[in-house]
Amino acid sequence: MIGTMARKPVAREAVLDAFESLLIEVGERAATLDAVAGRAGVSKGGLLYHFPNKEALISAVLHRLDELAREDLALMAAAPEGAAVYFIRSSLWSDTPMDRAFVAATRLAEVAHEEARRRFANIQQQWLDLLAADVGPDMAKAVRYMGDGLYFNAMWEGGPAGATVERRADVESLVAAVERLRG
Amino acid sequence: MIGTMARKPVAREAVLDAFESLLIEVGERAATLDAVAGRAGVSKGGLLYHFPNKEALISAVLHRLDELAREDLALMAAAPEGAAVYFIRSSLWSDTPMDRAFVAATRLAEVAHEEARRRFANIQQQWLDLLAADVGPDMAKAVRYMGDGLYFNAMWEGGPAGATVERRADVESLVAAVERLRG
DNA sequence: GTCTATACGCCGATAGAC
DNA sequence: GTCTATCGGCGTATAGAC
Repeated sequence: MIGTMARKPVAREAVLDAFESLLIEVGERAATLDAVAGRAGVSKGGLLYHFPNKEALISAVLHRLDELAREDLALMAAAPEGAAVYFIRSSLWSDTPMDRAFVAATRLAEVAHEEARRRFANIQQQWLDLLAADVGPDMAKAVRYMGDGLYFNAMWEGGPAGATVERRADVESLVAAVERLRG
Repeated sequence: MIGTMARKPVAREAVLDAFESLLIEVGERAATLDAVAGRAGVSKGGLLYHFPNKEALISAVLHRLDELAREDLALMAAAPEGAAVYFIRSSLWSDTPMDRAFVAATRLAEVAHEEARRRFANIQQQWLDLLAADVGPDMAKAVRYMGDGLYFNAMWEGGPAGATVERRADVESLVAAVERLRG
């Protein structure tokens, strides 16, 4: 029967997107229920119908991250250029759904949210495993730390818009470094 | 005349240390004036005598960082093992005064505190300059990102106590990678 | 499903006693 | 220099109308 499948309410998705955007742009502290409701175009009461409290909102963001990370890990494992080069290139913040979910979760980890930190460590471990299969366990660490450094630095420049040209050149420097380490 | 030089009040220093510790341990949001006063063993009113508002507290932390960073940059420039190796080794969070000031400032940068981000970018640029003089401008980026990645990851494990043994091994992996990049 | 109104606590900051 | 008392504002959450 057409139309009987559970469609997610639009408002709910809008709220979640708004929360994600605000986490990215202004951090967890300023991503208040008021601000989220305002950006999503609903009232605070409306927001709290879909997400009974702020924790529920956070859980939804982390759940979204898990799904996107699973897809991304599959792509990384199958990348023809190798996991290491794929990883470095994807560490350039390009505003994909995965990037957005990742950075949003980072904001939560920053304020010592335990569950966010757990999910994070989990994903990073899986990255490391794929890198180790590509360049060996020792150099895998070097590659992962390079990617992490790239990512975290980009986050502080106000998003993908900030210093894109310079950072793109940095990525090529890192790819070159990876090639040298591999050889 | 002995005793006429301005000695910093002990309480003031205790408050500043407490603020720094709480920033490191629980992040900016939970480092409230109440929490800081409690940890420092003074009342909120007592705290606000030394620092008229929270911004003053933040400024003091950033000022402390600048002084310690200046000293550290001098050591890095003169390091016999070379700036790159010195940099990687010092990126292991070892709870020095410099490390503490740095991580505390990071917490402020995380919540989009503009002045904190400026100081940060400034210090990182100086690191990069020293690295470039050691290993060339291109590889300097790779080294700096490795150090950054190491640092940021360590920050999420609740401080220098977390996973120290494993991380120490990581540092040696990175140093090995640097040596290969240099050669 | 979405709104308004409101309760309640916590945070930053002021006033003023000691 | 350090304290207590207190205020205004904001953030989360609840109650209940529509």
